[in-house]
Amino acid sequence: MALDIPMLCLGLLTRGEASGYELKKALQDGPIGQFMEASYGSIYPALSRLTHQGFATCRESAGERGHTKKVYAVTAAGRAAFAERLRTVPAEDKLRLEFLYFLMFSDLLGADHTALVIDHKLATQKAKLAMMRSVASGIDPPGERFVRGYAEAMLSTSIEYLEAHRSLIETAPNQSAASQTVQADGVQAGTVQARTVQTDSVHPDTGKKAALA
Amino acid sequence: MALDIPMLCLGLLTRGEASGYELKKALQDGPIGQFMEASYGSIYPALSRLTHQGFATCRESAGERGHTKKVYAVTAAGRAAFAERLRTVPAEDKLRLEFLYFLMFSDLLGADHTALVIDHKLATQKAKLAMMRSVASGIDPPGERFVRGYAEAMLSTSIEYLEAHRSLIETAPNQSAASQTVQADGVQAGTVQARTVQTDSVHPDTGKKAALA
DNA sequence: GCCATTATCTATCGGACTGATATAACAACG
DNA sequence: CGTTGTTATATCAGTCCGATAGATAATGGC
Repeated sequence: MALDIPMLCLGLLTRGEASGYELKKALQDGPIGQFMEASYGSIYPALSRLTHQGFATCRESAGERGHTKKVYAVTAAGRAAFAERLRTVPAEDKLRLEFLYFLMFSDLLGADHTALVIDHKLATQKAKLAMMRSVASGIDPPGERFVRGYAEAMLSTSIEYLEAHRSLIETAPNQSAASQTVQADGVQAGTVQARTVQTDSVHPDTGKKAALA
Repeated sequence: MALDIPMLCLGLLTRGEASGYELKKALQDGPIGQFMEASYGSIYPALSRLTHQGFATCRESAGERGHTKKVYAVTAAGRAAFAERLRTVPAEDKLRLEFLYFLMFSDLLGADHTALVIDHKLATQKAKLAMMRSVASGIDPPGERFVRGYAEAMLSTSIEYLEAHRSLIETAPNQSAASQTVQADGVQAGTVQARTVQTDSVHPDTGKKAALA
């Protein structure tokens, strides 16, 4: 794997020491979480592995609420290892946008539920956008400013698109999803049978595999 | 899980019968693959599970090259189960954009490698955009047209942003990444120590947890 | 004053999923 | 006539997620 969870943590530690809990919170609530994630179940083992490898050191410290926490800091070897990994080509984007898959089937969803799905997506994306803007500061490195700008551009485009085109899949007149489904099986049984999932229609034009990435 | 691989396959089968290999190819090369993925290691078990559950039927057929393939088709129960799942709220977007993480550390990357990373990203995204446009057809359902439009808007924005702002992280004058790294550890040891990964700076302003999503 | 909720903090584990690999048959290329 | 590429199914080690557990203490409601 090009950049696994240990390396992700190592990079974050480069910006300053932190505990496992703090790393998770930074990913969950901060801008980086918009495009990188990790669970406790991988962060804690990663930190202990990094320590055993000599890429990080661990120090006990008093937590904010009378609790002891383990604060990790990157070592010289850790910085070198991270820089080494950065010298490779990043892996392909990996995304899983369930709401888009849902909207693909807007005809099965019904106008009501389609609207609900879009409303929900708009609400969370507007919240994310607000968060992104609230943490803006003039003092952070150019790389972070660039990345934040990218994320804001993507969020803005998403919101604009959803608001501008939602009517295309909400206005369609349709019966309840349930009755339509039952009926559909009978009707389509003969009609759709001939059609296959379009694997073929992809590469005749572009030449095989041109699309991949 | 809201929409696991079996349900993903079931939805695809709704559009027409297919073999495991064809489903994989459709995801790999087609527009849906832009936001949903699945490996052979999950597709084949999924199809056999769906069949045992009565959500799909399996039929042997002559493959294009004298090979026998197993063609799966959705049943009435399968359609109902899929429609049922669609009636829930889709899970949050899950994305892993390694190239953004790399660019966050453009100061460690060096201008050359930063440029290489951006060039690579631009090339694959332009290829994807071209693919998206090549498969456009007037006859597909509104949901699919909507989703394709969304994907095109996002890709266009990404390409435009990268081209418009890449100079911000490519022009910075810097020594080789290696020498900077070694040096950095010595220099920053005392300076950065005080600073923590910004978990705190997130919610003082917005109120806690406003950002999540 | 008391109890439910929430936040901080570390840790583990079942199960899902990926990525790589094995196998096999045939086409096309040079 | 070997090598590479495509079609096709299948398995498996290892990674990672999501849920859960357990402990402490501040907050807030009533």
